Amino acid sequence: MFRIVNLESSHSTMNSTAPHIEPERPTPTLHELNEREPQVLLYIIRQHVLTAQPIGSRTLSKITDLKLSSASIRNVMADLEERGLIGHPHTSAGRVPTDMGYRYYVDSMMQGTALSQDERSAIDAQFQDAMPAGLTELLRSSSHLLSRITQQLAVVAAPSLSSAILERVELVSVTSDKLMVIISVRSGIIKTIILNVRSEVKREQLDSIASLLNERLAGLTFQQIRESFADRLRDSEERDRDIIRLFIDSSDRMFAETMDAESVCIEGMKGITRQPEFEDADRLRNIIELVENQDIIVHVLHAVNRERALTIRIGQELQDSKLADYSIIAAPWRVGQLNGTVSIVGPKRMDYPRMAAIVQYLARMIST
Amino acid sequence: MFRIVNLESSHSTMNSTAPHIEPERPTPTLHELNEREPQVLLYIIRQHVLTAQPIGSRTLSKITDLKLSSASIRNVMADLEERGLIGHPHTSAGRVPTDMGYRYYVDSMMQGTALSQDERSAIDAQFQDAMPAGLTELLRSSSHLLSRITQQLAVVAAPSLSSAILERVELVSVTSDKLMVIISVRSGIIKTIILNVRSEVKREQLDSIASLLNERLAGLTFQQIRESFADRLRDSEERDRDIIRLFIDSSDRMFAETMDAESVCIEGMKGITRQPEFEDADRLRNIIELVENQDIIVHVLHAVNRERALTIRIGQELQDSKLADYSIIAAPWRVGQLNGTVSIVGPKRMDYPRMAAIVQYLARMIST
DNA sequence: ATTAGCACTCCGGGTCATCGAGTGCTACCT
DNA sequence: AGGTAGCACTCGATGACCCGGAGTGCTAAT
Repeated sequence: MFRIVNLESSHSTMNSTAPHIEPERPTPTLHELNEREPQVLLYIIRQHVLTAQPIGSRTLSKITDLKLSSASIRNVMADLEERGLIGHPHTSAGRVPTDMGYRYYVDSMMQGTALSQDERSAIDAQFQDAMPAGLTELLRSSSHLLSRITQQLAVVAAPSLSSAILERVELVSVTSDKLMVIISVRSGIIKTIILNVRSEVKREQLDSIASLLNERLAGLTFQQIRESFADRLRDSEERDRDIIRLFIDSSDRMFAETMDAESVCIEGMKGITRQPEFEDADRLRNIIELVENQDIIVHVLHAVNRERALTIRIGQELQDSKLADYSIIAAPWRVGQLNGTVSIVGPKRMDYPRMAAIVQYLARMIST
Repeated sequence: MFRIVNLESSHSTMNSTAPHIEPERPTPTLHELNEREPQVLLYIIRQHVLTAQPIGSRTLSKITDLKLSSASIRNVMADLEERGLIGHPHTSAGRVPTDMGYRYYVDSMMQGTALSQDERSAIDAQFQDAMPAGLTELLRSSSHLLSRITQQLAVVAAPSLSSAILERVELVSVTSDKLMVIISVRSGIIKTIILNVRSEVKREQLDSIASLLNERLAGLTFQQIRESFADRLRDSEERDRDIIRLFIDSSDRMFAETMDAESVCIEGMKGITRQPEFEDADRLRNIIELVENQDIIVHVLHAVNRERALTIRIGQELQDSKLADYSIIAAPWRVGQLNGTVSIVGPKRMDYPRMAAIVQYLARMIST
């Protein structure tokens, strides 16, 4: 066992069981590394996260309590580099973790971390205030909060409605040629849609259609409704014929997967640009593009979203050249039948344990 | 009279009537300048807008058809500088228009410009497609379009509802504890609000309250309603007492100035950062802040908005240090009782005539 | 009034030397 | 045999320096 000095964050243990078998494999498992290698890797990552700079053997030997000379550390480093866990930007620079290095760290060395009391209570406080408002408000303020405490880009995806369950439909005629459809979902979300009608529909007729819709559709998921909308209303009364037609034509819009407003909300550009990696104008432009052109992130989140658990994707793993320098941490939340994702996007050099804990905790809080 | 060669945009005349009176004034009027000064100023501005670089006397004497040597031009330049219309970044650099220079140009030398046929039809085309959707959609797509064709930041402010006229109110109970208020405004906008109630309200009761509200409030402006809401409902029936109370408490929210969603929509960061002034990382950070922290721009727009006409504000005139390097061009639009603003924000070095024409034209198109 | 000429200023880019941090290797120590 | 000291080497960052070009301001000549 060892302790860490000169590195303030001390939450994290290491499982370093060692007998090393089969030395040649692209992705080394823990067992292929000797006892010292993971330790050095860990120090490199920690220090690099802190300083944003390549770490040399000398500084490492001074900073750690491994009681090793810089020369020995250089040897270990050479091994780590051979395994692809670290690299150097140029010949005479210090070492920097590679994507694989971070991946190894996240998989094998990062134990769950408790949030500091401060952070926990900061989040709790926010939730006290924001609670009264609706879900969408809650999500918006969550992303605000998240970006502020992590200093990363916070991305909160609006709930997907595919497995939402319809509670009730109401129809209201708002003007002579506009009809409002109010769709309420089983855990409190309300969605409204305007339909254009040819001529004003009488209230009695609306009521009868509404009760017909409720009778046939209530309790079904949006997906089911979309698939069988026309079938379920086939035998409607003659006099409502053309209105029913209108509903059938608009059903995809009414029961679409996503909410009407923007389906995602990205915040925190200001904060993230304070990080040292964004001294460079090109990186800034890069971020600007990511934020303005939300599709890139949305697309990735969609892929990540399938695993219904805390997920970390690092650099190239994101499969997108524009995101190659970033990592994302995403966690799912679920309120009733609704589920969405809360996540952060930031430079690969991030404090994974802390960030993961924050994202996770926030996701749990939303799910209440 | 003179013609311009070597400068492609040729739309613009100049009124150069000359007898100069009272030479000492902070803001020189046209008459204080001799015949040649405005010409040179014009060339400097044109060329600077084109190249983004300081303009020297030599290049100017070659480019223009003024038939003047560089030395003569230097003399004119010295005069212009004395008047505060141009300046140099450092001793041996060319000249750059100052805020006052641009102002003078905009006020006295810039004649209204016709849009090129291409641009006009590009805008028209967009409007053909976007029309069917609602007003908010229209605004959103307008800002998209505007940012694309101007390559500046496009800012479209949502309509202010202060002079909106209430058409009708509808009340619907969506769940047992939630009540939806649907407020429709005289020219097609619909706003919805959710109120939390203690226990479900019966439909008959809702209907009677709704008709009471309509009776008392329809036809009034939002402002009037806000001011006298409580008064107008003072003598309501006893059994509705607590619900009316709820309405009175929520009236400010229901009849607020702004729409519920974001009250402004800023787009085009990607485009504007292509401009040469944004090579610099600090300028990029500046833009990021402006976009993320919308208040700055909103605040300025609010001030500009009061003049109900095309308005151009340049640099310091915007009275905000964060905007000191930018100009904004704003034009009001009006649909029925609703009015809002469409505008662009960009570096002071912009093609004012063209930009003004585009903004103006777009505002007119929206007002239909 | 215009212009040619000239001295001067300043920026930007290139070269060069230097410094410091870091590596990789070898030889040496225990 | 693992650890370490030492050393040569590499590379980037920094700063000094120079030089050319673009531009100005002034003066004197046209």
